[in-house]
Amino acid sequence: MLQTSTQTPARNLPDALLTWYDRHHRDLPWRVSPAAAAAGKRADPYHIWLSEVMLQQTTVQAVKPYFWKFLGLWPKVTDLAAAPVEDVMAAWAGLGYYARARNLKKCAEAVATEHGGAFPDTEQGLRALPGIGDYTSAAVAAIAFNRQAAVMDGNVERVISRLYAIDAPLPGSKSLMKAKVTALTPAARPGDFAQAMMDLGATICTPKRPACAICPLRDDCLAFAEHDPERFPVKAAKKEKPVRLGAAFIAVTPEGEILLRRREESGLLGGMTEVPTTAWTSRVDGGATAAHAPFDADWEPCGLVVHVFTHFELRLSIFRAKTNRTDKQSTVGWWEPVENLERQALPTVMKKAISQAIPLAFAPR
DNA sequence: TAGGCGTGGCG
DNA sequence: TCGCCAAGCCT
Repeated sequence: MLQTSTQTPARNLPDALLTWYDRHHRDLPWRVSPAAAAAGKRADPYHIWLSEVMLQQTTVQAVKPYFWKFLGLWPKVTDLAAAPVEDVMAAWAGLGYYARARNLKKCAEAVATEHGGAFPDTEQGLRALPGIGDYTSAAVAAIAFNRQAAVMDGNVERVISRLYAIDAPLPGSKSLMKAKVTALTPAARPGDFAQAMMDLGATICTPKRPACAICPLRDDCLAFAEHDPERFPVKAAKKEKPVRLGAAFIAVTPEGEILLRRREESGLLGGMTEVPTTAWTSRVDGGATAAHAPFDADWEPCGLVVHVFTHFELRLSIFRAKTNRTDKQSTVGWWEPVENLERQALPTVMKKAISQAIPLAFAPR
């Protein structure tokens, strides 16, 4: 059947999006471009999985250097499986959400020992692995294995909520949105479709001031028709962030070593390295003093460090003392030369605390 | 199911 | 300056 030139070509929404993606996709280190994919190039499941875990609640810009570092240290998933967990934590330091690193290591071990070194190639098989939830299992299945899996992350939620003008607030409306994504996901190129939805959300359908004028889905979008796309997605009201107080103690020997210790395996900053601190409490009497130090020394106050976590704000009073090594102190943790601090699994809040006491601790050498 | 769990960039 | 929030997972 012929169409006259005045008719709009028959074109469904997934096709419109994929056509846009072919032309405007982002080039990312872990990604196979649509042209290369058409020529038969396949994404490496290890690369896709590693990038997806790093990208959980984390920006592309923050992930890129870590992605390269991990591939350099551990080129194959079996290399990562064989690595000491301390090395993995140290390499992850600064990226946040450290349970991801612990689960990354566990997942690599499971792939190596239970799956012969090859990732499961189905959504269900991937979903059973540590640190892989609804999003990541669908993403790896679609992108690395071309499975028709419905991928929904924060970007997709925004695009879908606008396309259909969904008024119900997140996270309650998630199942409704997931059903919409499932209905849209094509049998052909499901991985490109997922990446296209996310690219659209990241570059066009942005939280603020979306670029509707150049959006390939504009004609299908109810939020655009209503002239207020920023109204979506509707989200439940947030709770206020409490403040917690504490003190951190930086002990320095004449040899230039500082006292470090390891945090418990689970919970906040689990398995990461820290300087000795008091408990972080919600008391507001400002009671943090040298009396709470891990041992007696000539502690001098040297300022305050404020660090904002996801669910509370921490105000750490910093104390510093010159001291000599004794056996008693060594039961607290271990003494580490300052020039080795860069190799430790120190979360950002601890780097801030140490820098407050020793301004050049993390200076380039 | 709702809360715990990091960090850095951006408007 | 500061609130928002980014390719979520686990319990």
